[in-house]
Amino acid sequence: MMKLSKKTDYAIILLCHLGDVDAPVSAQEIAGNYQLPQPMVANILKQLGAAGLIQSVRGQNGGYVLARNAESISLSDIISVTDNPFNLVECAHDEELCKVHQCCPTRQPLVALHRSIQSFMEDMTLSTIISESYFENPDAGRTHHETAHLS
Amino acid sequence: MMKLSKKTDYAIILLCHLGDVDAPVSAQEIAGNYQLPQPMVANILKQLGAAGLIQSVRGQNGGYVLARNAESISLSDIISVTDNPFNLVECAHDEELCKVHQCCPTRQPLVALHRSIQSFMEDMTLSTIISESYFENPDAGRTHHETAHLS
DNA sequence: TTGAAATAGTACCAAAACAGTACTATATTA
DNA sequence: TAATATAGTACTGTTTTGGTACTATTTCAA
Repeated sequence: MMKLSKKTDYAIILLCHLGDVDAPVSAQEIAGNYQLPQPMVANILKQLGAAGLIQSVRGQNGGYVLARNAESISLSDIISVTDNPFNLVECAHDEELCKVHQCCPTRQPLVALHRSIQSFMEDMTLSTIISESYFENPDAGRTHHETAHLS
Repeated sequence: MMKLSKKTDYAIILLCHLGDVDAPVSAQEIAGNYQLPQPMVANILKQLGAAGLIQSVRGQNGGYVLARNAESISLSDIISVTDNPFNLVECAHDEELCKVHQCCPTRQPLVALHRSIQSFMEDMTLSTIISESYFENPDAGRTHHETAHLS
């Protein structure tokens, strides 16, 4: 429970990479670079493209680039694409869903937790993630990365 | 992803109830009271008992009472029992798991998110939950509740 | 002009997690 | 001693997750 899905995990890695490069990068290139399953990477990139976070360039020498600058892409945006919008509890978004019934004892505090996480994820932008990763891992820039397999 | 499990949802409701009452309450009583599936409730109570959050009284007129006061039971404690300890990312608890590899770009910011959620859940005690639920729902104290079915 | 290398869009599948049930044993009390 | 509890654990069906595969389309370059 409350674990980040691999899809989201991978998506963050992919976007970090795109945020570091200007020319279009292909799915194969990224998959090879981070030792991630190529078909998964391709699918996630398609999804991110469909959602408008990245832009695709088709044809040979094609690939993907960020569709907007890294400051304007939040962790919340990413998770919304790869895992549906964050919803710790169902009634967090739709207050009516709860108001109709007599309210259960758990709603108030759980919605508070939900909002706290939500706002954290909105404040955490891709550019923050990238710069923090540089801080911890100044060895970036090399062509081959190993990833800590999350989730 | 990142949704509270029904088990945790129910556990919070059960504990809120026990926190409001002094005499032992049986699984059947709570299940009927909140319209929750009796076997699930029974299982969750067993688990909470085994974990030491509540104390059981066996035999006729038996049931469960809180094992410690509501101030000392945190949301984090509850989730640890019903969903294993919270772990947004695997490397959050075991730093070695990541240090061994060259660090991936996502670790630092995700661990920050993890810690933020974790500390929120540690500060949120059962007594807070109970008092907040009273605030929103002053009609408590009646014998029958409807719950907003979360998850 | 044609073949290689991309993305686009889906559909599919196996394994794990979740939600819920069931059964046997033991304890307590009226 | 029967009724009503908990204790422990095993089982099952459904959903989600992680990952693959296939067909179509676009683009570039030899």
